[in-house]
Amino acid sequence: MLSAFRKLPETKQEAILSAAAQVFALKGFHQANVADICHKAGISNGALYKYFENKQALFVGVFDYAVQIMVSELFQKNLDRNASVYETVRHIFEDLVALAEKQPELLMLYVNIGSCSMNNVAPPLSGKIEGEAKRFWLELVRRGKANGEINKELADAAVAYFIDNHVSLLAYSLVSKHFESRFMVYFGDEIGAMSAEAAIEIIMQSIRMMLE
Amino acid sequence: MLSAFRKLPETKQEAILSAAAQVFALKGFHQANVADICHKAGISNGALYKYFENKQALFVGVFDYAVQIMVSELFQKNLDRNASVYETVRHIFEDLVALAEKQPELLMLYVNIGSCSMNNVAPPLSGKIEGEAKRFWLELVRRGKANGEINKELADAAVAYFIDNHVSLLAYSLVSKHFESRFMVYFGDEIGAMSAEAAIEIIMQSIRMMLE
Amino acid sequence: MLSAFRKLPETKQEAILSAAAQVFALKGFHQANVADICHKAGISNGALYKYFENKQALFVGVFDYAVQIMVSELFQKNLDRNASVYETVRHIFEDLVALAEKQPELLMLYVNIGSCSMNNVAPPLSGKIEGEAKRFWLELVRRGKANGEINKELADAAVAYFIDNHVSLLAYSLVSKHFESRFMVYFGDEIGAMSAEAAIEIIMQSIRMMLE
Amino acid sequence: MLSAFRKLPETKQEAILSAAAQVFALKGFHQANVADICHKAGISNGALYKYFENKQALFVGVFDYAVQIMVSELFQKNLDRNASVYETVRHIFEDLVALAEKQPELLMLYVNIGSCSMNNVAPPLSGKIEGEAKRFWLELVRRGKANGEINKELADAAVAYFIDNHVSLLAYSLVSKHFESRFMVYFGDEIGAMSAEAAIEIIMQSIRMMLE
DNA sequence: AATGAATGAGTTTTCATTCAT
DNA sequence: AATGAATGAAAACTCATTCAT
Repeated sequence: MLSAFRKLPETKQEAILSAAAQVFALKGFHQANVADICHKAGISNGALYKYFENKQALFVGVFDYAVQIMVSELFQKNLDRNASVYETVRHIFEDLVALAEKQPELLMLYVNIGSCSMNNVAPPLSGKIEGEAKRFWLELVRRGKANGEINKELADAAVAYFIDNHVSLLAYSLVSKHFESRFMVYFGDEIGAMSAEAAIEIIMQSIRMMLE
Repeated sequence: MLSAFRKLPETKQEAILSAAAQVFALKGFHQANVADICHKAGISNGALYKYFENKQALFVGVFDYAVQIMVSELFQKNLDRNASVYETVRHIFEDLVALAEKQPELLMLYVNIGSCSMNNVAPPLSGKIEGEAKRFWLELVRRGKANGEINKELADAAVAYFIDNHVSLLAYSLVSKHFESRFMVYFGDEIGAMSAEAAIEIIMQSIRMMLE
Repeated sequence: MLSAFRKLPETKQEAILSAAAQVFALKGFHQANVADICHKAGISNGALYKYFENKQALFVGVFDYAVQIMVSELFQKNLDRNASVYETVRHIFEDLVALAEKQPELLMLYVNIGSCSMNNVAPPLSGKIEGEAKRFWLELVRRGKANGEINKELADAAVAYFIDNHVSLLAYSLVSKHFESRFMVYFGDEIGAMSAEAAIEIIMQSIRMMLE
Repeated sequence: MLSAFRKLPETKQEAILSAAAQVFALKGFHQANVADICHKAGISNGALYKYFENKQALFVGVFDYAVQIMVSELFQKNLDRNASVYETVRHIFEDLVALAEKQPELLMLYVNIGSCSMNNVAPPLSGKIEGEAKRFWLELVRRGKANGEINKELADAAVAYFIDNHVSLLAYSLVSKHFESRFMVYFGDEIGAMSAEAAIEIIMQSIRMMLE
């Protein structure tokens, strides 16, 4: 079943996953329309069902695709840098902003699984990305403690979780209207419209305070 | 239209809103079944459409109801206390946990509007609760600065936003499986299952560090 | 579910069951089109699913309806007659022919469950009608033995089964083209077209020979 | 078109016809899945349509194949025997039982065309096998009358039809669940489960009574 | 000759909403 | 005011058949 999909030319795989990601991101799983996705992807309805058993399997495939890109664009890209913890985190924030501009649908998929209406499907999906994130943060925390950037008395997992929370928060802020309008409630007076740079600055401040 | 609803006996209004809250919370807006809600509420399908113009209007009504209870149970209840900032925040956390046990559907509704699939309806709903929250936190921050509990150099809005983030985070952790499983990725080894107390402790720690 | 159906005015129940019987009879279960049935019955697609859980449940309902009419038109109608066995059987044959003219779809439904493609649903359906038939035939056989019409050495069940076979055979001959053309292979030369009367005569002969 | 099929190696022809016979028998014409058949036969979907114009043509081909085997295994095999009518019939019954064990799908195909949902395709198919059967029975009846085994006053065609009915009945009983459960309604008390031997005995009895 | 990926019309089933009673 | 039966459009999924390779 999935093997049929893997045999397709990369560009077609891309087209399908990207189309599906956009529709799922925008409409959510249930409201997403399979025919819509097929049309956007330029394939027939029947073809899709040769590649994925059903809508749910397609969703899982799309989520895997999103996770893979997110991990690559956020973590792997920032893995080897000899940068300080703050610099690394800031780079990731910047990459996140770039990703939110280029492929917001990927972040939206991630945000959507936080909804309680996804409670029955979320856990395995969550695991896929959070496992990768944790590994990255823990390594960074170790480096930060070695550098003296991070207070050695703080528990590693707690710091990793704390950073992850802030990255998540930024991701949510970048693509969820609820988070955007929540941000504006607090900073709308000072800042005309929510800018990613402003959000980053505010979140970086939180982190700096916490870790020193 | 809505006036017809307001004329109903309070218990019936309650029954309808509570039934709808549960179904919307569990299934999400699109997957929620109107007939299901009516059945749970003990009214006829037709009756519902005398009280609310359509499913969407019902959802808004239900969200208002949820906001009202959340504001009352979390903020108004903790308004007059002469307690310290930390104590107040902790009390709110405890009340949040209690609410998550008694009426998890209310928090779930709140969590669900964070999803990007709700982007087109979220902003007015977000405003309703976040406005109340902001007012409360700003007052608390002023008190904290007066007390010397909060560093006076920090911007009020930033601190308020920071606290609100953590309260939201706890709310998400309590009802969203994604957040629960994310929490477990980080603390699953130390803590057998996610306990509200553990979550509170970890979050309180973040706040204390930040504010001093 | 079914109670909703039973609450309908009799004429509407009739319209639905009759429409469904015709379509199922003509096309078979799988090829029968639910929308077709609804259209023929003068109801909406949605309505049907208020009365029957799904296509299969509708089929069972229709089969029950067919059995009820068949039992009533063939057996109950010929129950009290003080007639001889032969006369009774002949009457049943004649009623069968009349039924095949008025509502051939009922006999067709019965014939269709004999197909191996119905093997997984047939047994419970078979039981419904064959149980009634057996009871009737056994009573008739007892009467026949008392009358001296039936050889007392023959086993009751065997005779009942034998008669039932011939009634079934006539039913099949009246509505199945395979059975009709099979009949014509044997008697096409003598008889221009298959006539019910001719079929009855030939089958009656078999029975008479057997029983004496 | 069909010539392409005939040019295939015998084993491949066999594989295709046998696979198709099994699927058509089990599922019925409409529910049978062409891709399934191809897979079972070890050929590609496209290949099938080189050999047969469409599903219907394949079905006809398969039915011919089934008829050919049935005629050979039941009639030709019992043609030259110098046996009595009863013995011949009994042998045919036994061969039928053997066939039902080795290739039940062939009998099932035969049984399935009795269904009214096959009314539009049945007649030409019926003719193919019933013509052969008639010829065989008429010859047997002539022999039986010459032997004195069969009452000379009985019409040849009627006797032939009568015997054919019973052979059909046995075939139906062996592969159709409806007929099996119908048999059990009558004899379930005496006989634990339906055995082919018991069925033969009961049917033979009918025939003997009839013909003497 | 053979493949098997692709098509797209067709099917069952659901459900927000209406309206006669 | 309240009911709940009825609607019918929409949506996921299937499959016989075709055709480029």
